[in-house]
Amino acid sequence: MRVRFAPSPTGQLHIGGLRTALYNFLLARKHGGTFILRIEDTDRSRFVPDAEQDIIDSLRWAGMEFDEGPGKGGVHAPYHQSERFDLYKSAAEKLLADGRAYIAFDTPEDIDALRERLTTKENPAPKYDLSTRGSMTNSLTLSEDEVQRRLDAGDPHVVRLLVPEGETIRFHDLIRGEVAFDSTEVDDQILVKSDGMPTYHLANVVDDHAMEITHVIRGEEWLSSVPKHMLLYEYLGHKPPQMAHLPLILSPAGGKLSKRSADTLGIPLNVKQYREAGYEPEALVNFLAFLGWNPGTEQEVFSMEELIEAYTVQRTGQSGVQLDLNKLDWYNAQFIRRLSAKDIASRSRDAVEVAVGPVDEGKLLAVADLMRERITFANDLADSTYFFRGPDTYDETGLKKRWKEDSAELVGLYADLLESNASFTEASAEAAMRDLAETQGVGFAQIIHPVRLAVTGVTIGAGMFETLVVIGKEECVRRLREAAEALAPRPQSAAD
RNA sequence: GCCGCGUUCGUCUAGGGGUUUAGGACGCCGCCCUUUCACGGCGGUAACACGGGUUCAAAUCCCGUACGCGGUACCA
Repeated sequence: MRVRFAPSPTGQLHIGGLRTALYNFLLARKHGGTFILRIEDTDRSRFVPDAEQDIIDSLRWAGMEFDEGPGKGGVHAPYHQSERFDLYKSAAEKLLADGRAYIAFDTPEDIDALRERLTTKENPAPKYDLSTRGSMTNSLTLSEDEVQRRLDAGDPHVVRLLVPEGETIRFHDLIRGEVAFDSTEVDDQILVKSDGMPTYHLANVVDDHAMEITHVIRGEEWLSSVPKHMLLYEYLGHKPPQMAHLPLILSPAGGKLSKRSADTLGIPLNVKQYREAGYEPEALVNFLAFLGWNPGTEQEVFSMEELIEAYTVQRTGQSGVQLDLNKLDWYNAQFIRRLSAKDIASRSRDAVEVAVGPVDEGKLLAVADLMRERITFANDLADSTYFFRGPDTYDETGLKKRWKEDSAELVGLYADLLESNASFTEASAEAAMRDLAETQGVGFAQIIHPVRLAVTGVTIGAGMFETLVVIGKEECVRRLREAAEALAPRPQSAAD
């Protein structure tokens, strides 16, 4: 089994592309096959220099190492279509020689004119096909001499596929079953552009055969092109690979997921954006795998190894799927919990240091351990700045609700108790507070909430005593006293 | 317009003639746990697009309609 991911380097890899790559990768790994990366750079006008590196980086980040491709080589190198020109040229020559393709001299303006002439309400998109080719300037309508003369003169020209009339083209799609098209509906696809480069259709068919691709898994946007490809396989004398056309990823609003719609909705589109937003690659992979596929069991969280084990093309859905970032976030939280404190620390360090400056590794590790189950992103650790420095302000709503007349005094007393607490463990810190509640004759809650506010500035967080221990005794005592001072009730007259 | 592909809770989906009072997950709501917020546990909300047919029986098969998506480029 040999499969390929064949993106065009026209921009950053988007998540739809990553999902296509993933399904190819899973299938290859599951069957001990080969996963190939092929760069389809035949459109020079849309070429983006950094795109290829972004594709490679994104695949690597996601944990999908390819077996053959740019920078890696392989038995069918090179893997850039721009370097495989001769292959397409000889394929086009064979097609021409066999009468399966023809040369057309029509300029883009000629074709525009054709469209303009024929466009009606009933036919808004006229085609260059068997109904119109006879009225155009091509080797079907020109004499042999005239064609040769123009060729010798260097007239710009393209090569078009000579699509037969009235043939039913059938093929089996692994996801959709039997699909049939009438060849009359197919246009005379340009195979070689006037700059000499092949179009996707020719290059793709030639390369899939040359690289011995056995399974083509790609987006549904290609389904309508399959008849052209089947014709090319037949005319070139090649056996077509197995086909599987994936449902498209739709925007959360239901429409198509375009750059524009993504911007409007404020959702990331490119893999790089997800990466920068702090998503874990394992989470994105798991999420993407389930966007249009499911294992048929109730297991939701899968490692790459488990996905490889469970994946089958047949269990892929057939209808478009909407992106649900809520679920992605949930997956991310799932993977964060499975990470070691060390991994969380290393993934959050930059964000934390941006927020509070240089932090001690041991401290960060302790914070990661304590907060693991309450965060969605590793970077969320940066929100709890109180682990690393005292609060600048105290949460107002919390103060209103929890800070009473006697709070400053109780917090001060608790500071004294902690200061003389030699061991300062979670247990001793808690015991001290319970003793204080008893000797002062107040409820436990009357102390713990003000203490939390005094030490962290907020009302939410991990267990109080675990938090105190992570922050450290001296610092806790200092913050408690500072809060007791700042928030002490003052006589009305002395105020202001 | 034409061609192709689709259509089960808001979303991702299971289910492919009787096993279904249509199952799971995310989200949302409630309860429990609890010093708070989470986590976790328990419970709840919520779907077979519509119309015909086939059949003893249809979410499941067939036809039609509606709607959505894709294609209809010298882009991929």
